[in-house]
Amino acid sequence: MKRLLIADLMRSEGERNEVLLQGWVRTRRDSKTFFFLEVNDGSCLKSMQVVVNEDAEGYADSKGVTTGASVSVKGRLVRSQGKGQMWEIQAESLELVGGADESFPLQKKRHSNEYLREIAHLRPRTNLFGAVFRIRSKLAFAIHRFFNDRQFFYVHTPIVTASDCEGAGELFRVSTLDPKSPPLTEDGEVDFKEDFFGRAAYLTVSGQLEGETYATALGNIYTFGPTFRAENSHTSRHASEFWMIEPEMAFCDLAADMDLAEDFVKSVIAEVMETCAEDLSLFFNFVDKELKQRLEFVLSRPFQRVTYTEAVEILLASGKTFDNRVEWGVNLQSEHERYLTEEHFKSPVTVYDYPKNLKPFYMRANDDGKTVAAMDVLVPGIGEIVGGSQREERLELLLENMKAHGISEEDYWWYVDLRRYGSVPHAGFGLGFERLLMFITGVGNIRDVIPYPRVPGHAEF
RNA sequence: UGCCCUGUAGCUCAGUGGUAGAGCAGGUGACUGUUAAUCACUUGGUCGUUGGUUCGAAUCCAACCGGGGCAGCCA
Repeated sequence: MKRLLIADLMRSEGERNEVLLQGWVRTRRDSKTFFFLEVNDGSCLKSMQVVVNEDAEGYADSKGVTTGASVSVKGRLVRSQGKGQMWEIQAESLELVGGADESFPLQKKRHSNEYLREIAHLRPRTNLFGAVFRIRSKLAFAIHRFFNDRQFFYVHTPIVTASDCEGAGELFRVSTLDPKSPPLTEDGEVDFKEDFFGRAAYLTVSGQLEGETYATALGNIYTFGPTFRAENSHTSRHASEFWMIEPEMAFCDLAADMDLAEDFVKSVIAEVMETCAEDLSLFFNFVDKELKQRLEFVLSRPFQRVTYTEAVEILLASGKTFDNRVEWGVNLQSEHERYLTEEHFKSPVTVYDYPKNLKPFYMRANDDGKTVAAMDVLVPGIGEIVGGSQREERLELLLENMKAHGISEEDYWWYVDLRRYGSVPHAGFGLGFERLLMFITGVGNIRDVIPYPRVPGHAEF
């Protein structure tokens, strides 16, 4: 008999015999001569009610069938006599596969997310985390579909890298040197020439620079993989290991880049709303009452687009007093971003043309001499979700910028080469996968949308 | 890295200077097509740790260790 999934059984059109259900017991309700089991197999939010009568095989030894145990049930799928579910399984036989004693930590009640983080290996067995991680999977798939449909190629940029994509944050070093007695140079410094890769190596903070090399060959590409930042950040929106999506397009300017970012965000949200309707309903009902409305609103309206200069003017004209002073030439702070998305526009906002001095060396200089062709997409509740730019494709200007930022030309010779041979205008952006998932689910902490989150001081499991 | 909050039963929390509590979970029993089942009974605690103040500390103070939030850095 082949195992059937609850997701499929729930869509049955009629009763059926010879059903094999295998999963984990969520709860058990006993009567004198029979009992009910709520069995979840992870295939969907819903659990299947199983009715075990005293004549079912295995009824006598069913004492160990308790919350958390795994079971294998053979029986018939029948219309339920009770309210609350259309289908249930009338067990013909029940087998305890793996028991769970009274120390099983998940109870038939709500647990705090903080507690569940301590048992991250068991939390996917809860409704909330099961839903988060099914949606995470569907969202990843939607992202690949989005790019594939538009003829972007998926490029696997390296995880171990020697370049640091200046401006993207602190790096984790990758080394096999003995920390107790590393080889030293004549100056007494650690000699990384002796290290595994013959040079200093790090975990990537961005695949962008390598992505540009493939965009200027294959046309439109994207990367989608893990990135690592050794920043000592303690917020609900930062993790040391997270996944990032980075499209890069040749023959593309900032306007088209912003169009793509908006199209991307809307398309994948729309797909998830369609394919994960049941799981999303849990977030709509129990996590954030305004979530549904917010997502529908995002889909139905164009993102607001303002230049950095206009954004500053809006903030100055708001009459609000901010903790951080608003002034042209300084970064927009969280409170400013929040005002723009949550109060002024009440929708996602794309801010572009940022002051040159705030941004890294690779962004393209605008003609005004003061700004660069950079853009950020800000969303209510989360802040920055996308950061992108048109890249500087003019050799002289790029070299000038590198000098100004103290970046050595020798280290980036290959990156500069793109401007020497067949240089083209090109643009791209980076989007935090987890932040998008937070926005879609309304989950407020990045540690609850990554299976095993890594943040400063924590790498359990 | 800075600022703030917090730590009491397996979980969620009350107790704010005078002999440790509730709900849920767990256990036992009853009962019923139940569904966060219900009803009765019941087990369960070095009050994060160490030190201090006090006749007396879960309660006040300090340090340390956990957990959380906000800000900066960014995605």
